[in-house]
Amino acid sequence: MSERLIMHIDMDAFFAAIEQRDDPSLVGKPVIIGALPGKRGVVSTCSYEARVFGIHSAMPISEAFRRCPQGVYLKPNGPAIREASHLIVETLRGISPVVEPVSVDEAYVDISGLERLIGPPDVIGRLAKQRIREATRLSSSVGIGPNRLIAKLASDAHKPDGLTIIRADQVQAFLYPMPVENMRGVGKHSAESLKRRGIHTIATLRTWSEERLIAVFGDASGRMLYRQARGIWSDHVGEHESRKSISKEHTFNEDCCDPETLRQTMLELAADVARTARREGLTGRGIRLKLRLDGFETHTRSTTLAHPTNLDDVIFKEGWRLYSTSAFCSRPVRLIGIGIFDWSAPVQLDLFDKPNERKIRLAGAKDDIVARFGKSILGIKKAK
DNA sequence: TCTGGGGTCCTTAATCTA
DNA sequence: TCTGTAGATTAAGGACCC
Repeated sequence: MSERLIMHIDMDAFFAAIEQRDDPSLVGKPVIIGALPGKRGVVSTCSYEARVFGIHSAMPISEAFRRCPQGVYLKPNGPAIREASHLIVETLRGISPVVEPVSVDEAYVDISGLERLIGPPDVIGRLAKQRIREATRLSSSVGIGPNRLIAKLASDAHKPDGLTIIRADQVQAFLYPMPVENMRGVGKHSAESLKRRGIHTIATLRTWSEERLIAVFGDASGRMLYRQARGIWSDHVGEHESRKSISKEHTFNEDCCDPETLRQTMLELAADVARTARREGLTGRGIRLKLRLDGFETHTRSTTLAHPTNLDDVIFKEGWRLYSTSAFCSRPVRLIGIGIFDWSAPVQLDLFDKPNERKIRLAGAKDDIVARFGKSILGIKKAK
């Protein structure tokens, strides 16, 4: 079998680059996309001119403004972003039929076997970059490797406008000097935990056995670290998995103590969740409330309904019940959010009126069924 | 410095059930 | 019918990603 080749495309400073493209007066200026100064929020992305000031994504907007008051601060331009994103995916589909968008500005493409049709990986990579530039007037960074992990790290290696190709026999040399925080699933918390144990680079991580990593970091994380240190990762590119939840949340500009404002906000959020769910033809049994209080203290409360729903008032009522029966309902609220999840059908139950003789099978909550059939049944068992 | 919004996945503990 | 137990399910919290 021929070598697997996965290409990862990552757009350069995507939201900011769109603004600079559409308004030439912004070219060469620090452009910061995210919340507006004076409001609560963070930087979503920023132009390379803004990065000179030490600004980066996820930085509080107040801090960004302190560092660069002369910057141009804008909210993301949703329609322009979606349009460019669509063009990028269509362009990539013109190169390979196997394209997996992972976000608005990133995609994986399986280019295995295209070498005979198009040329070696560097020719394929340059072609992708060139066609994306022609379609969108935007620059991208491309990485090509034997699997998704290596392709993604390769696209990160030379930004902006980079093209990096890592062949299977170059993977070790590519990975070894990297800091542990470059790995998937290793954020601030895990990186600190690894460093406390003397693991700063992937080369050191590689010296740990799988058993030892599992013992320290748990089953899933331990296995993942072990595999990543060896450059082992999925090379499957396919359709994006269907979504598992729908949620909406709102952060108040000042912590909210007014129950009526909270109620009204939750009503609007619930309506928004319900609208999205109906549009996508989804109904959920799980309702989850999210609260963020003063001091950034975050709590969730969830419940399972007897029947799946996508109705505004059902979502709101359950959300409000979770809130008003929680221990937090008298505290100032920074953020409130509500969501639905669990698209599974109600549990199937068998009803018996004689021992071992099934009378009827139906779907629903056990309590509802007992209430409906009462004493006329002998027992209920979960359907096999 | 003071931290959005919309998601996914993992871990742990409590509870339910076969 | 009672009881102990293993496995499944539910709920909550947290890390992480884009």
